[in-house]
Amino acid sequence: MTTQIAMEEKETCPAQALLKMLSGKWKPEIFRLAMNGPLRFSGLLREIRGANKQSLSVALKELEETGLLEKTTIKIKPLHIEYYLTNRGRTFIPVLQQLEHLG
Amino acid sequence: MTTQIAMEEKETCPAQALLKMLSGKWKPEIFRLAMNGPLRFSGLLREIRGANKQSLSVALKELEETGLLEKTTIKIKPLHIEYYLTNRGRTFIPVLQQLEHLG
DNA sequence: TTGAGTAGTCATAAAAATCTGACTTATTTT
DNA sequence: AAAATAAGTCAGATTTTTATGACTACTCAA
Repeated sequence: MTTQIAMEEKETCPAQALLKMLSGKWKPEIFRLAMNGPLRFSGLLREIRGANKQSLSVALKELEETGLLEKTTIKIKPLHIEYYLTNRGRTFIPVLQQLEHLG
Repeated sequence: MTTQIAMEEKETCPAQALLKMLSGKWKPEIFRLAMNGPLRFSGLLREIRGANKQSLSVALKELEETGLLEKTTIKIKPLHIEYYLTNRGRTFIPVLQQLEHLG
C-alpha cells in the first residue's frame, strides 16, 4: 500500500491566495451586497441577475470556508438563513474600495 | 443573413472588472515580479516554477490588453523583449500591498 | 391536503482556463 | 554548417468553473 501525498503548489506571491478568495464570477458581487447588510439565499437569487442556485451555493460555501462570510439561522417563522460578513471579511472592504477607486 | 450580437453581461459590481485583471493562476505572480523591474519571457519561465509557456503567454497578453503591462524590444544583441509595468499598472500596487497586509 | 416559500443538493452538461509537446522564426555561437 | 538561445504559436488534451433542471426537506397558509 502506498500513500499519495498531493504536492500542494506553494504560493510564492503573498497576495495570490487573498485575491483568489474574492475571485470568481459571483463572489465580488456577493461580497459587495454583504457589505450593505445580511443576505439571504433567495434574495441573492433574485438580486443577482443571471446567477443560478448551484453557483451561488458554491460561491457562498467558498466565502464561508475562507472565513469571509458566516451564516446563521434566524428563528422567526418562516425560518431564514442569513449570511453576513465576518470581522475578517470586513478587513477586505478597503481593498474593494481601493479597487473601485481605480475604476 | 442574421447578425449575432453577444449579449455582454453588464457588471454590477464596480470592483469586479478590476479584480479580474489580476486574477488567474499566474497573473498575480507576474505582476509582483514586474514590480521589481522589467521581465523577460525566458526569465519568467525559469523563475515561476510550474508555469508553462502557453499560460504565461496568455497571461502576459491579457495583462497587456488591460493596460497593466507593456512590452518593448531592447535593441542590444541578442535582442530581448521586456515587459514592464505601465503607469496605470503602478496604480494597482497599493491594492496588492494592502492584500499582502491582510495575509 | 394541497400549494407556495425557503434553502438548498445532485447528476450531468457546457464553457473557460490551463497544460503538453511539437513546431516556428530570428539571431548567435562554435 | 550545426547547435543554442530567445520568444513565442498551435492543436489537442485535461482540469476547473459555471450552468441546467430535477429533486429533497422543512414550514406555513388556505
